[in-house]
Amino acid sequence: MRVKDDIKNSKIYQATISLTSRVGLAGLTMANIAQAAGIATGSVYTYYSSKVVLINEIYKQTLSRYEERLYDDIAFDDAVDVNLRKVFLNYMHYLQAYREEWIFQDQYYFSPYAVKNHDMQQTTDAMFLPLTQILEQGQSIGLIKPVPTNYFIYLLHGFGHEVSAAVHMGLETFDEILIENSFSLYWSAIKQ
Amino acid sequence: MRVKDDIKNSKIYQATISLTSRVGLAGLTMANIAQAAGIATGSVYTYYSSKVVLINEIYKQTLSRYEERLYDDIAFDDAVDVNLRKVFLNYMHYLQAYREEWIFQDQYYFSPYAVKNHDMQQTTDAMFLPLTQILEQGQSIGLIKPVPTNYFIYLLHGFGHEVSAAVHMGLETFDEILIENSFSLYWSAIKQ
Amino acid sequence: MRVKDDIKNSKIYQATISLTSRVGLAGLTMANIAQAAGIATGSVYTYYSSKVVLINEIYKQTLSRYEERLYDDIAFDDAVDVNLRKVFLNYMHYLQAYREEWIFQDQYYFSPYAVKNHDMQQTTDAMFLPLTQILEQGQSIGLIKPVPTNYFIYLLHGFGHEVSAAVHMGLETFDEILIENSFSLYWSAIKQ
Amino acid sequence: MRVKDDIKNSKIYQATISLTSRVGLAGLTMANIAQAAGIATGSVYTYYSSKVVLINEIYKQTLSRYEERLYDDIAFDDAVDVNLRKVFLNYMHYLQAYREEWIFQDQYYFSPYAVKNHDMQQTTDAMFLPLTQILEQGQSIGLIKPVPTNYFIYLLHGFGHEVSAAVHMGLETFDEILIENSFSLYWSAIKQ
DNA sequence: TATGAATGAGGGTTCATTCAT
DNA sequence: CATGAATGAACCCTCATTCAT
Repeated sequence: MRVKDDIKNSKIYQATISLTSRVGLAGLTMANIAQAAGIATGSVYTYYSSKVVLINEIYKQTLSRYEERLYDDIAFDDAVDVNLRKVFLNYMHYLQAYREEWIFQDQYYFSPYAVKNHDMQQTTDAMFLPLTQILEQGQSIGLIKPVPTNYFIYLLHGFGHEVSAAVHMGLETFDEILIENSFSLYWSAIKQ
Repeated sequence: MRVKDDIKNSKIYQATISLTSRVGLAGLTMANIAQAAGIATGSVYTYYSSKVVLINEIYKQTLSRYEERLYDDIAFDDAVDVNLRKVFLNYMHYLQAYREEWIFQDQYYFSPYAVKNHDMQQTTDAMFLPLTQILEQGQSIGLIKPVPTNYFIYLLHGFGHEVSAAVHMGLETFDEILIENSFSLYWSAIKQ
Repeated sequence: MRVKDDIKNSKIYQATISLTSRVGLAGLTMANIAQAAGIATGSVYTYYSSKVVLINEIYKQTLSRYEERLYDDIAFDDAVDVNLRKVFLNYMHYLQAYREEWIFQDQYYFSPYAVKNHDMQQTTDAMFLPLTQILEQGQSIGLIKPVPTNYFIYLLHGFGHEVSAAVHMGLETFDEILIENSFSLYWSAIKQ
Repeated sequence: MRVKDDIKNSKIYQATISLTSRVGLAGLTMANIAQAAGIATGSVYTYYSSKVVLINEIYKQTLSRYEERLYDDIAFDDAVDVNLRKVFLNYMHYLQAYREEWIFQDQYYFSPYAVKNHDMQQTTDAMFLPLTQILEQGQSIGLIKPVPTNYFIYLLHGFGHEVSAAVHMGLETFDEILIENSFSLYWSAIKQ
């Protein structure tokens, strides 16, 4: 039973994320989700007790996947520039592969479903702690500009999203060159 | 006879933008809008024939205000670095003052209301043409890196949004220092 | 002022009748009526205090016109068969010229606006009294079948409506032949 | 799972017909229908996707029942006068038993819901084809007047409705005598 | 008096949720 | 446990009526 359940749960997740990326939370209905997941409307309630719960659970799941990806293959005793490049690449790849997740998060953030509590903020902070540590390490050896590390995170985030959006709008092609050009600009911005 | 009222129209605009920034398009109802605008539900239909029309009209209005602001006080025969700084500052100020507009646009983009046609893309392209020209001018005099100007626009956009978001989350204070630090990083990224 | 008022009143009457014949009472709105009458919505209320009053007033007006027409040019001391033919012709011409009135009456009768009181029934009875007298006169001289005169009225009514409807549907042409054929059948039915 | 219910469908049909006969299409609401059918408002939409669809579907259903009844128990190789009497009786009984259906049809015809297309006309034509054939057969053997058969149909229709209306208004009693008197007049009209 | 914008109750419809099968 | 019909609150929208101009 467990395996079967997990498969359905996963289908609901995918259906929700995918639908939201196409029609926003404003166009999301339980019937839609069920249909896209290939199950009956009522069955969704076996997995999530309500729409609010469903959306919040799925939001949390997206956060988990996010963190997992961001620090993939990072060895914290590697050189700062190596790690930064890796995090940047990880982020770009995450945005490319999980764009729907990002759209979902974005839609969620300003929706009536969002639980605007401190937990969430703390989760986000925690998520960027490793990156902050890498950046501070870079500052301590004079490799990176001595401005608050937050700026570098804003830059990473914002730039990444925009490039990713451009790719998904068909304005750019997601390839080696794109990533190298992007990282090159990023590095120009933060390096001492 | 009572005359159709620009003030009421403006209140509907404000109410829509403001509500969307708080509860997203998913939480937006005609009754909400009317109440926030201080008029009767039915009166909204004197100004906009349906919810779809209302949302699309208001979306267009936000685009107009956006463009207007972006090139405020720009003299195109000024020096490239002067103009770039001005555009950057304009953008930061726009995001600060019109954050709700930006949230509305963001919510709109992935909603069932979005008209995904070429007109919209063309409008956006046209909006960035002046900035592109400034950047190309900078490249022609060897002041700016010879990479496609799109990258610089992604950087401006993304960075701006993230900094602005941080301000509105209370993580940063919107002041001279913030803007100078931000522009400084931006300039490091794009300058030759 | 009186003349002007009467003109507007008449326009409201025509608009109401005409609209009802096209879209039924279910499709009738005060705004429609006003527009078709070439006046402002609010102005209708100068002449009729509410929609219910308007519809009932206009219903009564249709009844008056009806009676007026039915006995047009009848001399009650003429021969029975002459008078019957005249009433028949009058009725056919009334239905032809005032078909919209008839549709209005028909729609009214089963609508929530209908005042189902005895007054109406009495009015209708009174309307047919002269015809009944003609028919009874015919029976007394052995010209007409000795069945209750009601039957002859049902026959006149029903047949007339159907022929008229056929004309308006384009199935028949309203001319001498049609009327003669029709009356001929009617006369076959009632004559001794 | 609960299964779509023919009984509920039938209740919706009855509720719609019955309500329309009392308050017209102008007084018909989906909430009314649901209440009269003993189900929830939303449930009506499980069976009919909109009010327009509901009204049109039910209109078609009334036509089917109509035809079915009109030729009940007719053997087309019986004598013309026998068949004519039967059709007449069938029609009178139909009008008596299904008066609400007739009112519904009447209200429908001039409503904004009516689909005024050729299909409808063709359906009606087809419905009267058998009767026309009986009448023509009667003409060919010199039993019936050589006037276009349409007239006899107008007469049947119109007379029937008026007599039926009189019954329902309490002016006549629906019994053997009424029917015999009526048919007798009808036969006088059409016989050679 | 004439106008048509303003009002808000009420209608058509959707959809989260429940529940019989 | 899965299904999808049933429910009814809440949505979008209409329209009779009012009222400022």
